[in-house]
Amino acid sequence: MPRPDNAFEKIVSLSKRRGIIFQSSEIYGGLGSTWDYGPLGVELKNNVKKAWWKSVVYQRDDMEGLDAAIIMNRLVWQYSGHEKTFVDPLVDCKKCRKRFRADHVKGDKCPECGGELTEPRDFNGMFKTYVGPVQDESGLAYLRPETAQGIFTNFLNVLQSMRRKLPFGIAQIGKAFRNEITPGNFTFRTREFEQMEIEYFCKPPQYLQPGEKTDEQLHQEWVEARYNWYIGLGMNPERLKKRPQAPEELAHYAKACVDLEYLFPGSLGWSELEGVANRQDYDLTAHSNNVPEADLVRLKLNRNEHSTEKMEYFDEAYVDSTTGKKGAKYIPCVIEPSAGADRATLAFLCEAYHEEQLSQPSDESLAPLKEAATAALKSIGKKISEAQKKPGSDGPTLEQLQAIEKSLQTAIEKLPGSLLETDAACSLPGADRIELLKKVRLTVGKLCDEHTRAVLKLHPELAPIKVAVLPLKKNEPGIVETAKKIRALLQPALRTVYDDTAGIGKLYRRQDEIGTPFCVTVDFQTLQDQTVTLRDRDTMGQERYRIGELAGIIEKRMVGWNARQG
RNA sequence: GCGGGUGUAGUUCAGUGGUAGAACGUCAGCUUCCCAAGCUGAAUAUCGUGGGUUCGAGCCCCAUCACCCGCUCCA
Repeated sequence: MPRPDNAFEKIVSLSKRRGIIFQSSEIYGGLGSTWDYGPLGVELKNNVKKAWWKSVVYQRDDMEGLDAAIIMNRLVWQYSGHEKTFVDPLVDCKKCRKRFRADHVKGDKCPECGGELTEPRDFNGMFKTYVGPVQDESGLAYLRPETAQGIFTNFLNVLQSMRRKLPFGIAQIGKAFRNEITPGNFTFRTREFEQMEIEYFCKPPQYLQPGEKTDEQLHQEWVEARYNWYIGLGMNPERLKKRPQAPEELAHYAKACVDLEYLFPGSLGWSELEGVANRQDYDLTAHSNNVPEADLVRLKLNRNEHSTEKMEYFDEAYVDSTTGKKGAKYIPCVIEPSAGADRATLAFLCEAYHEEQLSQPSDESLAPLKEAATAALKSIGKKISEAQKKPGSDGPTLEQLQAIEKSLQTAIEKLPGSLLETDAACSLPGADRIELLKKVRLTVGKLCDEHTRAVLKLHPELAPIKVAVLPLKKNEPGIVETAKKIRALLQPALRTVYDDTAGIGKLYRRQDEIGTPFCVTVDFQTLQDQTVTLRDRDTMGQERYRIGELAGIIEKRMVGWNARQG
């Protein structure tokens, strides 16, 4: 039972219970679609961001980092196009589905087809604020709706200060803010979110020299690199796909875009984690002065009246194939791999969530469960025949009833090894409206407490805590003292905790639930020969090592993690 | 934005107008040499919030907020 159907709910409550994610402003009733990362959540998300930065900045020689301001000159958003499409109230025609600015429409009929219009509403509005003490139009500013523009506006700064040649890229992690219409699905869509964005600058096709990669090749390489990043951190390839956008989905300036989608549990299903877009020279041109008319027309841009710069690159290597003339000046093209840090964190959390049955209940403790299940199945059978006679009446649909009946029946037959399947059958859609099933759920829930574990099989690089040092007995001073020493010994290199507030079994379960990959247990033998056991989270297997070699062994296992998953 | 559902302890849930409960979790002590054992004790809820009906409201009514599901919309 790697991932139950109701995994999403379970992850939400686990997150709360274990300090991963809390609802924001909870004591005041919360605020729609805003969430806080708790002590373990911040470690997890930081690890996701660190892994990304390492992969796209440190492990390549063609990338630089950046951290631009959230509040920027308003003109940035005017020329990026966001002010026009993000801020003004818009109305939609219900008939021809065209969209207009509310202040451009006279009356309440569609100017094109005369159809009925919706009420004016803010689409994806940017958050407004005022810079300076006086709240008037002159101080109006926006919280950035994307981090990308901070990269574009710094293109020349980075180019010059870091002495870069095309192709190269700039990476940035930071908060962005959007007044979405329909937030929801836990941390998947929120008004305040964190992006991990790259703008990768490359030569327009007409300036390529023999042997150089085209924008299309580079785009493809980025899609692969980003896909492999997720897989390398433990994502199942069956739940991650590359989805090229259809031509009609693309923004008018985009040449291509491939979404990386993850199969979330529950109703969220296949949803976007990241988009890798080929944006051509649109963005840098938009922020440039003195752009030739032909380019403005080609990109459907207005002339930039405010920028002091032209976002140009001088290409020394260029040789004109007909004239032999060397050198060229042009505005580079852009490949944009744009990922969500919160979405990635949520996806890794979903991917990691597992439930396992570790032991089997006795026949007598199963008896009440079987009894309750028999009664429930009888009741479901009755409801099914009622639903067949009288379709469309209240309660679960016929399909839901049949699905529940089938799952419950097969689960019961496979007992005692199928506690989790039985539990899952009781949480299928519609199940909460079958009275007798509640008793089954209660009974099986109790058995699950005793015989199953929840475990986050996070990649060790992402795990909030890498090692837990546990004393086998807490009332043996020698053991406790040694365990505390080991924690201090490992902590400098690996996030390590000490815990002695329960029996060893419960201590292991706690660490399983938060995804700690390694547990070091100090026992009586330790006092004799300075060896401890090292427990593996996923296999629950244990091996004995000398204290001095622990750090090296754990390091080696972390590095070898990917091979082992293979 | 529209429709439906839910909101009671940290979590999952019971409680159909008359003294707020259970299980798990948490904490303290005892016990225990390896996978949620046991024993003893403890803390934890102005029943999402605000108003109303009533002698009396967790329960009925209204409003509001949040979350979930389904549409709609969106990068």
